[in-house]
Amino acid sequence: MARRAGSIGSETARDIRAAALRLFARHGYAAVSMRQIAAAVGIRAGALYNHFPTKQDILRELMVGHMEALIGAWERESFRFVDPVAALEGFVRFHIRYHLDKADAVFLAYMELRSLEPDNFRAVDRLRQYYEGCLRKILARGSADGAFTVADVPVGAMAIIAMLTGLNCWFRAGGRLGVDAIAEIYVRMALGSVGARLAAPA
Amino acid sequence: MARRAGSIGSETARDIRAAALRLFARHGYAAVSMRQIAAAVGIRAGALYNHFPTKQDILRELMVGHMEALIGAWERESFRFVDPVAALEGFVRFHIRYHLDKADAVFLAYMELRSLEPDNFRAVDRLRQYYEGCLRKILARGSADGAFTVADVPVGAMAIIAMLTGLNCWFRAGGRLGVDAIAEIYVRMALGSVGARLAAPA
Amino acid sequence: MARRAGSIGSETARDIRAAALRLFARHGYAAVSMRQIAAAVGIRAGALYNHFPTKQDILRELMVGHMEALIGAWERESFRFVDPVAALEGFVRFHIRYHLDKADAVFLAYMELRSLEPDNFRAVDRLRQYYEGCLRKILARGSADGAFTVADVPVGAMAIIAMLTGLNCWFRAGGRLGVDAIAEIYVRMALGSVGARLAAPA
Amino acid sequence: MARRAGSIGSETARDIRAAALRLFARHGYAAVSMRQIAAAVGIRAGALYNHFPTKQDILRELMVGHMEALIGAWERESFRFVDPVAALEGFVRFHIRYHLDKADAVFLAYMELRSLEPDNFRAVDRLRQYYEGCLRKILARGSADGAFTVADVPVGAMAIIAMLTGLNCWFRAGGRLGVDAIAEIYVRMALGSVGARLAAPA
DNA sequence: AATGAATGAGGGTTCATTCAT
DNA sequence: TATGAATGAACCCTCATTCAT
Repeated sequence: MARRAGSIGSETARDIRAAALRLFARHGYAAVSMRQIAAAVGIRAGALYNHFPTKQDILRELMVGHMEALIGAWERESFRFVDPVAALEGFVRFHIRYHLDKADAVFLAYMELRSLEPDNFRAVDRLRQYYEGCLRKILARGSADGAFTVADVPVGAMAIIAMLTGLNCWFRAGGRLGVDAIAEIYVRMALGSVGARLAAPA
Repeated sequence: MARRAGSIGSETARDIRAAALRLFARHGYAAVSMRQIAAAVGIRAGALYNHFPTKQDILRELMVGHMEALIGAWERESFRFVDPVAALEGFVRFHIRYHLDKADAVFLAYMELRSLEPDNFRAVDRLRQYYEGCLRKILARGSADGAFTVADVPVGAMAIIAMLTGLNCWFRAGGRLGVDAIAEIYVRMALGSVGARLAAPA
Repeated sequence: MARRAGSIGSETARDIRAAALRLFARHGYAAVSMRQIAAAVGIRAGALYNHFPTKQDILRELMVGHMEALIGAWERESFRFVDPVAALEGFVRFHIRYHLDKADAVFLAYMELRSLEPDNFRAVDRLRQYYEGCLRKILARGSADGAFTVADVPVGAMAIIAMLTGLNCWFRAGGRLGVDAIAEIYVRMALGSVGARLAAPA
Repeated sequence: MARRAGSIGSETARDIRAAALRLFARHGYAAVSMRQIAAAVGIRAGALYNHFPTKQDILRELMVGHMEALIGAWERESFRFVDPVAALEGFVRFHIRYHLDKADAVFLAYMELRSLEPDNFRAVDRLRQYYEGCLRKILARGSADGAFTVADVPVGAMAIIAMLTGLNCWFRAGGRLGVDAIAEIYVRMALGSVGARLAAPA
């Protein structure tokens, strides 16, 4: 009936985020109830509202948080790549690694855009476009210096991102191929799709 | 209070399918109520049950119907392609054209697998795998005769299908590029991704 | 689980109105739950929504309906009174009789104005002002022809209406005095309060 | 997280009383939450329970406190009136002045009797009857010495009190008439209602 | 084949209250 | 004395579904 000994708000909030992420990714935002989230955390539904004002706010926080983390992570990596071919290779490996690592968040970010209320949608969409812009910049640079043959940079970027992200739909850890092997395959396919190929290791 | 003048059962069922498809695709299965579907058709919720035993049955029928139609359509086309390169090109053009044509059904088929009850999921999944098998066969043939350089046929097939299907997420008729122009771009990218390229038109 | 044999919508709606009126009047709008109303009618809470879109709509309908009925009833009576003294006497008797007859609706109309959402409040308030206007007209006429001594017609009308309506707070049928006896007392007090008195019966 | 700098228990309790009074009067007891009260005071809901054991206790304290203060104030005035006409005039002026001064408490005392639990109701009701008895005594005295013509003293007392208290429903400071002007009107009406009139000022 | 009235479960959210801190 | 995290009950309302009509 009251605070349980040892309960700490920030930890509960973290647990709620984690439980909601997992459940939303598996069953979809609309199909998950606040009671289910609470049960996964080990509290009652009402207590969720000490940490998040509404269910929609949980979703927003998860999606915005994911996109910001994704962009931040890429920006910490991208500075290393000058050569467009290396940059595309780096982007593919980064994207696959990150997306398999945070499979639930990625899945959510692609599947539940429609569950966001207009304002939240705009915020997330802006971030998503920014991330896609990172790939477009690489393609544009490679296109300009002749490394890539890209008929259309925006279309090419969407095609490659879709190809990579599709991984999340079927990849399961412990399957026939490991992450590295799969990343290798995708690097070759992505480079091939823009008319380039991996530089032979020196 | 009874049958509406001029109503014919099969027409109502068709209207229900169409309305449900549209609504499920836009808002998600879980987020659409039987009342919404009924309202879109112009009847009351109770009348839906004269045509479909449950909401889940509407979903199943839509998804199975879509996959069967998709496979049927491809099989009517595929016999024409002997050469793997031509076959891949044909597959890409077919998939894009079909998917943009039936955008809602495609979207549903990819998004709502998780909303299917186990039996229905298995039925739809079997069909989906069959369709993916069609592309795998092309890649395998091209790989065998040296036309393609594919590190892993199943992975390659998934990558290409994801790339193509991703189109549905962002393509809007009337945009900067038409369907044919986009298909052209994707043909080149898909071929490139497996180390091939369009044969110069004779 | 479905419609019960013999259930008729209009009858259920009437029962809901009656039950809600009784409960709102006794416990207050905010303190009455939809489940309580449903239980009083003998149905489940969800079924209420086949008849009224929201709880607020029940309240609005009760209050608007009451005010319209009240005004309608007075207008069917008032034409009979030419003489202001007789009109005031008629008004007092009418108001008391009507208010004791429909004690719950009257109580609601005076107590739950604050529970109405803005639009609904305006609608009810307009009707209430119209009714008060009926008494103001009587006072004004009597004031003009010297029958009454009224320092301020609007204030006088409010004072008399409050006096009469206050009856509802304490009058209980079967008490020491019957309705007619009480009406007689109030007629004298109301007339006295505007400096008039009952004409001696001829 | 603990006592706020400079906070003094009795001040907080007073603030709570004031905030609850205001909110209860405006929205009704049932429609006001402990969180709203706490927010109005600038503390959290839990802290209210350091000052009042339950929400009901706040209401009881407000209502009992108001009735006791009202009775105390009248008793400090009433001794001055020997003559019944002057006493009734004094009562009217006192009641109006006091009620407009403490409009929220008065409103609460008349509106929320039904929100009191049985024991608390009895306590408040006893006080209310005592206060009404003060007016009854005046009417009885005036009736006995021929100053008033009252058909029924208890009914007359209720009628006059309702008339006066009704003021609270519509009077707004700053309106067309000031408190004194209105009190003047009500004095005349109240005296008239019992067949008396203001003595001409000597 | 359609309606309209019902159910029982459950939705998101708020409530008064408790209690470790 | 105040906070913030929790409870369990209840809130209004919507759900898929049923069935008399």
